[in-house]
Amino acid sequence: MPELPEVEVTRLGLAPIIGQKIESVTVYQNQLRWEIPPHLATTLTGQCINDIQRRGKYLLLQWCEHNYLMIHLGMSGRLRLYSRQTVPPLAVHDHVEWIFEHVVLRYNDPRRFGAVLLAQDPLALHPLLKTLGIEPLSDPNFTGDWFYEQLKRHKTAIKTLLLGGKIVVGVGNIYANESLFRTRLSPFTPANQLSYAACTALVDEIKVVLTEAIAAGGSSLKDFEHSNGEKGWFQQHYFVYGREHQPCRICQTPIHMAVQQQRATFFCPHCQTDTIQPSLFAQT
DNA sequence: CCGACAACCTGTGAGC
DNA sequence: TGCTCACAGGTTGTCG
Repeated sequence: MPELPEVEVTRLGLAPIIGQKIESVTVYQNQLRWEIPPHLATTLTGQCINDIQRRGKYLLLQWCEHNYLMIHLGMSGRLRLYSRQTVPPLAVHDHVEWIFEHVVLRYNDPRRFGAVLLAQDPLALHPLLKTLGIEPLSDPNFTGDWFYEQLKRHKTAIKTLLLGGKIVVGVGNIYANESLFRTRLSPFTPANQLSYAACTALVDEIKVVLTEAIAAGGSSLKDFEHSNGEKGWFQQHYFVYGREHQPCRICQTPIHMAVQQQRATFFCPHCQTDTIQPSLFAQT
């Protein structure tokens, strides 16, 4: 379920547990990306969740001062919240369950690429967090100026760099494809060849795409539907993602698909070239 | 340090 | 109907 918007929507949805005491914790499957700490249940039982933060795609549930329950959804993880009066039977791939005073929280993850760990302050020094790039929506330093300076040091294709998360976090495969299309940038352009103008435009589009997706409820899920059964933002607003062979919504040219770093890249060969929008690229 | 690649694991859909 | 294969939202670790 995992690009930044989905994680942020999950974070917002967990608000009901803030202030509630954890009555019990059960781990049904401890083999996730990393083994769940054996003392997770005894450590958390009786504690109260004070706050829920997000760093990149990591959720940080603060209990006690300076202590956190760190959750990553990986490729297929989900957190579901139930009223204690209406808890359904345990489902396949429900790996962890937290029973609060009034609600029950379950972590479900078919592919088990996610993680449930414990962390302490200072979070910035945590091994999994210290290498993360800048926050695209909340860090005021994420500007065209800053981005341009960062990209100068890398000759990797811009799409690969976006996905890497070392420069900017939260931009997964879907939103990397979409933000590059909206900026009319080829995903294959070496990062250090992006002009200042292109960097500024890309920063703006990343912010817009992520913000729109959060507002739409974080719908980059194949199975996402609104409660009324209508298809979500996923199907209706994607310009390129998953649209190989279908006409570009701007110029009708069939969308192409290629593979970069073992990930599918979708692009319009007409709109996303440096010959169409030369002003967006550096002279060299 | 940078960049390319394999790996982790299960479900789903396409093709035969 | 049932089998096999390719592919899927992410990130780390290893190697050159």
